[in-house]
Amino acid sequence: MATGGRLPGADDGGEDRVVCHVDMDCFYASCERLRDPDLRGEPVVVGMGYEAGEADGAVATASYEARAHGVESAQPISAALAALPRRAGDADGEPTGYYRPVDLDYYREVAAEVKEILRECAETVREVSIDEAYLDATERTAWEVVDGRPLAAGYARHVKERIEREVGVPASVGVAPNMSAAKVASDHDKPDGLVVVRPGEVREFLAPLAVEAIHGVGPVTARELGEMGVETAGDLATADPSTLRERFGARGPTLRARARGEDDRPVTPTGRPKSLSRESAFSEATTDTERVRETVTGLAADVARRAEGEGALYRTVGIKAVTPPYDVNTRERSLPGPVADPDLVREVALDLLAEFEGTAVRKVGVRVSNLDFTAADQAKLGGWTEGDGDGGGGVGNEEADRETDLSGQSSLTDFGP
DNA sequence: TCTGGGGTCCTAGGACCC
DNA sequence: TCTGGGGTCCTAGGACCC
Repeated sequence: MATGGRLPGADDGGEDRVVCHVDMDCFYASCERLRDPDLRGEPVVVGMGYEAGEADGAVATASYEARAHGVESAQPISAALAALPRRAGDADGEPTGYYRPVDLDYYREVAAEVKEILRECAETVREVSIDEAYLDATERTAWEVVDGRPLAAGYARHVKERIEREVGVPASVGVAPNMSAAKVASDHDKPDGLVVVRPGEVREFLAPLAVEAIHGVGPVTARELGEMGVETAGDLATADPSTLRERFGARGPTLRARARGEDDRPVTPTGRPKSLSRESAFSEATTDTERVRETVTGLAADVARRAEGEGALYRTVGIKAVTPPYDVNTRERSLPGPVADPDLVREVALDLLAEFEGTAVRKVGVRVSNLDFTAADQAKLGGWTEGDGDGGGGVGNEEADRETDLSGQSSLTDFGP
């Protein structure tokens, strides 16, 4: 373990890491406020599939002011409007809010500024989503208490304040000796939270919280645990491991460990995606085969274009068809080898879709998986040039090498993430 | 809660191989 | 020939996360 970047006296024996979880508060709404300061302090609703002045779509993010009026994430915009009418001109009388359509490109610009700061603050940064990241700050700070507080607390405050000062959006930050606890800590005092959980205190910090607070416990698991009489993280921490394994498989013991404050997953940098997908819902279920096929055709083209943009080859093409009331059906087909072929994505997707012809569908999706970034990696290393005189055919040649195990073995398999 | 879009990981059965 | 055990891949579904 290198100790070069650590503060004097930071040696804690190498046992306790300092893991920081940074979670941007209602990020999309905060971004909208960043470019339109009139929205500060006001209820803001950001809708996807929503266009200015209309009522279609669903709530992507609502500011805390909007939530106070009953607006919830994933709610239809029509329902949000019923709870909180759109602001029109002078806002006297009933409470009203600002509605904005999602502008992902802009949010990504803001997120890039935040992530730049995070990368300056820690050696290892794992970006979980556009608005969330884990930092391993073990090399930058320590749990040592100075002037009555852990150095790690000052470090976390520094990170949080840099984001607010330099980018202008609020964040909640949690610090703890592992990822799971740091996540719960950042959630604990949102928005604008800063929660520090020291190594010896994780279990008692978690104990009184509802099981849902543990990352990985969703509604289904929470209900099943409830039936077993397990309601708090403290209950889960002492539940019988073999019973948990029987009911929940491998997840059982994992969740129990997290409830006990144990999580030895290292913070690893964000890797390559495992799949790419696009999906689209119809305003109501439809049996119009042509319409569904057109939608899938468009989604297939989008997915193929994104894969190309990421330098990803794919070996599996799949579709999703959601049928009423809300049955999720998936079908997929693997190809002999990785390809980058938009026509093939469309053909396979439409072929898989044929099974649902005549069935009402409310949503469809297209996905590529079994991704292969070898070509992109090689290109970054200067590109391969050996005998690749036939343009796009190079991809196929590489595949042939791998399939037949003739020559590609080391060069094509040793470049894992 | 009557449900948007983009992901991850796990499970389980069957095929196929040795 | 009706019998092992182990491993990997493929597919479909489910739970969860943001």
